[in-house]
Amino acid sequence: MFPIRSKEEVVQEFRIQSIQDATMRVISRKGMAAATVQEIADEAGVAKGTIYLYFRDRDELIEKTFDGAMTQLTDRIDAVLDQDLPFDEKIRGILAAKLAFFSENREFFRLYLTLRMPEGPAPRQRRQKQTCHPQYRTRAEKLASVLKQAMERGEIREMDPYRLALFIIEGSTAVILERLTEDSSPADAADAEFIAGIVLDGVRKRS
Amino acid sequence: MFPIRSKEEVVQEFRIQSIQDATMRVISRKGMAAATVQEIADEAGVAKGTIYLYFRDRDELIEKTFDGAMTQLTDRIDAVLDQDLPFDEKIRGILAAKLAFFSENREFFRLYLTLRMPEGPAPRQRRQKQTCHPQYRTRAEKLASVLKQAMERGEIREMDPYRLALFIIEGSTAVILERLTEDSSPADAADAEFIAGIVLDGVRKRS
DNA sequence: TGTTTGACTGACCGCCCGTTCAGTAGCCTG
DNA sequence: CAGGCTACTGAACGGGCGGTCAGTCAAACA
Repeated sequence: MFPIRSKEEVVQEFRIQSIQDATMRVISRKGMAAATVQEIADEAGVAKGTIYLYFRDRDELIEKTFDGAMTQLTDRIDAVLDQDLPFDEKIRGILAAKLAFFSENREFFRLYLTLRMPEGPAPRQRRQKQTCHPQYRTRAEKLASVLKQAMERGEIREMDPYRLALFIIEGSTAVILERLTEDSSPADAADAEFIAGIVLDGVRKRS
Repeated sequence: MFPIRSKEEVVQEFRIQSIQDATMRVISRKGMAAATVQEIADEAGVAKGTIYLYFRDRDELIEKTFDGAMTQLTDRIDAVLDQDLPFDEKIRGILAAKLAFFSENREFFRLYLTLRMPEGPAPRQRRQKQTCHPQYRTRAEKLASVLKQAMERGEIREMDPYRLALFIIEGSTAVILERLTEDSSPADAADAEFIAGIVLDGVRKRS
């Protein structure tokens, strides 16, 4: 079979990937605001100008980098949702997928913390949306719909599913943050079970 | 009784308060990064230079503003913790206090979202702490200790109390964010009950 | 081997924003 | 009312960073 991509395209894709990887490393180290284009270029081993051959400006670089990683996360979670599992297992699966993803992509976590929410890259644009990043919101809505179905089936109590989804997502993000900053042991199934336990059964002692 | 503060001190305190209030309003409107000293000065109705009579630099202005509001929040929560209440009521009380506080101090919420966490104002300083803001951490630890006591008394299941505390705090923050951005109705006891319900009893149907 | 091409470079530009400080105006004091 | 003192002002400064573009050079080509 013919190679689908020409040599040039492969090289180009490699460049783009290196630059995006460098972007994540620098942001992970310095934080979003302190990450300069110069330092990203150095980290990627290219000149500053090169970055502007592949990205319109700093904003586009960061947005594309973020979207790329977010899509991977979304795909993994969707893979769980597409399976035909009982409600409990879906929740466990989603949590496990998220934990595993951030465990493997620590560099991305900082960027995720900064961009999922309103505050975000507002400075440059006119009017920022009051809402969060599209992919974040979509994810919350998907989780909300799983919760809603469970409510309709009578498996869980009736309550606002979207708020419950946000509660679960942000609560688990906090646990991941703690996990990632405290030590280097990978977040494993035990953490997913910890969070699932709180949500599914609460903390009250079974009597 | 003599006035404890001289007239000058009162005037000075008033200035400081106006500037800090303006700071919160501007950050609430534009976000941390886009909030310039000039705009804060305009909002407060003083010249840019005046701000530097009361604060060393922009960092100190923001830090003092943040700390002031954080202390109020901390005090309210401590007031709940100091009461001799059953575990359930303490949790409910803490959540209600937090909800009420942010409902009354919407302007502060953006600042809170930005500064409680690592990312924070790192750019300027050499090595930022890997941990969160001191008052945030203290609050998490206090909640953790309440949870720990409840575990020791056998009221709730055994698990890592600090992580559970973080889960509750961030989960509830997410719900508050949703509440504050979606409409203008004040977050009331129903929201506190919503969150308390998830934590205390989980979402599973009682059977 | 001479020529062309375009990916890559990095010095430079201009803007923005935090910070400064000489100047001003209002107020107390004698 | 003169003189000085202090709180306040805002134009100007300087540093930093995103973005540009004239120049370089290695590879492809003839």
